[in-house]
Amino acid sequence: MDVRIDELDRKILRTMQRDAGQSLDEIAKVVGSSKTPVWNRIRKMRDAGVIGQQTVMLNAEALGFEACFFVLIRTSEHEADWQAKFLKALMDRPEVQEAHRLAGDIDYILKVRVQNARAYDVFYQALISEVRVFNVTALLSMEEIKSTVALPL
Amino acid sequence: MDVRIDELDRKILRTMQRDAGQSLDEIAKVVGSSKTPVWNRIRKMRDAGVIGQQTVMLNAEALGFEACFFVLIRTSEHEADWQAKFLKALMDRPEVQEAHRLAGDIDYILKVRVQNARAYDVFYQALISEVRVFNVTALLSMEEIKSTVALPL
DNA sequence: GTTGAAATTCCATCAAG
DNA sequence: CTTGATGGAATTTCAAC
Repeated sequence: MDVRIDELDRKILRTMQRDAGQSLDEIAKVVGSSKTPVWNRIRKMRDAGVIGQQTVMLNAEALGFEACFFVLIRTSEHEADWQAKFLKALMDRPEVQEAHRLAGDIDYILKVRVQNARAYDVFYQALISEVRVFNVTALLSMEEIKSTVALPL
Repeated sequence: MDVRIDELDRKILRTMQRDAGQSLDEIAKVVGSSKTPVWNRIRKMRDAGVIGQQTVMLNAEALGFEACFFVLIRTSEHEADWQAKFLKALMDRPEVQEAHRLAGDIDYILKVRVQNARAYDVFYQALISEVRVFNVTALLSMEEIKSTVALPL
């Protein structure tokens, strides 16, 4: 899983991040190389797990997901089985797009994407009925200013 | 930009979210239809902006991006030109992967992906020297529990 | 909506310089 | 590394049902 990534690799990744639908020929042209080495590098990085899933960015609002919450969670319980249960609850819920364990006094942050505020409440009630949490603060997004998965390579 | 999305469209989107690299034939088989109608629907949704950019998920840690911060920002300035300047600063910085304007006492939340804590500090110093902000809290991610762009269709 | 066929392009590989 | 060639797929379009 440990690979050397050189400047050409980085160029390839940058290009693929921008548009993964391009043909090999196009990618090769953009990065200033040719098909064969580019293809070999892509395969190597795929095998090494550097390049993962290929996906499409969907327009959340056009599809009826008009509400996005960032949820700050404090808990007093830090035992292993509580954590396992909590993690499972997060993994099982598709409306949780991101979940991070934090350093500091806030223990977790979630990004939750739902149709509306009501749907968030349903999610919230279900979550706190499943696992004990000490304190929950929900931040409601009014406007998505920027959203990208691209790394600043 | 306003399109009717039926159950078949949703199935197509779900399939493409999971793996955008599949062939049309495969997608058609998975959703229980055939090539032509699936292709027509994909094109329609692309034109309507429902389907956006096609991209790849990269392994951030393997590429040296080991630090991820959620940044909570309070500001006292709400004039139009301050906001324009602030937005531009966010758009111009590739380490800002997400930026949302919030309801409530916290005005903005950012997700910032950088190589390490030092790189975050460079970002932070640059940002506050460009625009005035009243209060900034940085939450450091210790562990990315979940990360997906898939909508729960 | 479906199936099937067409031209074109692309993928993935391999040989050769 | 490069170019060039290849067989097999996939894309995109179209006609016909």
